[in-house]
Amino acid sequence: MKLATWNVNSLKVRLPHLLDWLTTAQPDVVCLQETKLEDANFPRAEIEAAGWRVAFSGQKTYNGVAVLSRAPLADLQAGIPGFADEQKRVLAATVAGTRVICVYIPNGQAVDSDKYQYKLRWLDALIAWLKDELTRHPRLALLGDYNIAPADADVHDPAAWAGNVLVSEPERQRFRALEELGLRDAFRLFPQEDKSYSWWDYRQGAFRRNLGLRIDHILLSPELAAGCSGCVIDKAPRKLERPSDHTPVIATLG
DNA sequence: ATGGCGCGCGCAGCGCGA
Repeated sequence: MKLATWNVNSLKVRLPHLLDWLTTAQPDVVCLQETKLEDANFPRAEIEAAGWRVAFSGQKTYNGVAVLSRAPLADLQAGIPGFADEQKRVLAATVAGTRVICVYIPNGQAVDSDKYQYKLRWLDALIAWLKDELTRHPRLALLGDYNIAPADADVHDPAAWAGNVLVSEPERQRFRALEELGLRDAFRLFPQEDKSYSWWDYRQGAFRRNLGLRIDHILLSPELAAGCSGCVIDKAPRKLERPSDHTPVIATLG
């Protein structure tokens, strides 16, 4: 089974890329972030016509998450239970006995901003929920745009980024707290090329120059990590006309 | 040189992302 995550930066604009990529990459479950669509406008018919089950939780202009699956989706949960949040950033579903949690973690904007404090509170709520969720679901995967580069190896210029949002120590401490729940960074279970990233700024030819960050992740519970046979970043969609600034990440189970 | 690109909204130019 192939699990994937992709921040599409507007599903309306990226739907043709998504449909092509589903055909070529052949994932079984896909978590999408930044759909930027109200549920009434979600392109359900087009995606179902391609043979997918789909669940979504969206809003106008910002945020928005969705889960696509070849197999039926059960036990849908939008948002973090008990954490009041108008922003549509979480959607969980059970697929073939695996709990799949799609997250669009807040960006934080700047470390001295209210949005950064929101990001840290949000992460604390996520960690508390997952600690509980893991007791019910030993087969659990947390996929999404984390907006955290967990280590300097995930940053093209660590000195320039030092202390900035996405790399700051409090954010990395939360990432480690997720790992301390037993979750494993699927990408780092395997040898990888140096300077592997999942996001590049649209400006200044950043993709061509590989000035990127690795901020999109797949974390796996111990049981899933034990059966994981590979994890790759798929740069192909980033090379197309009008790409998302993020690339898909794919983990293979079994 | 604090913008540079791309998106949504909506019809000009701003907020936001990372």
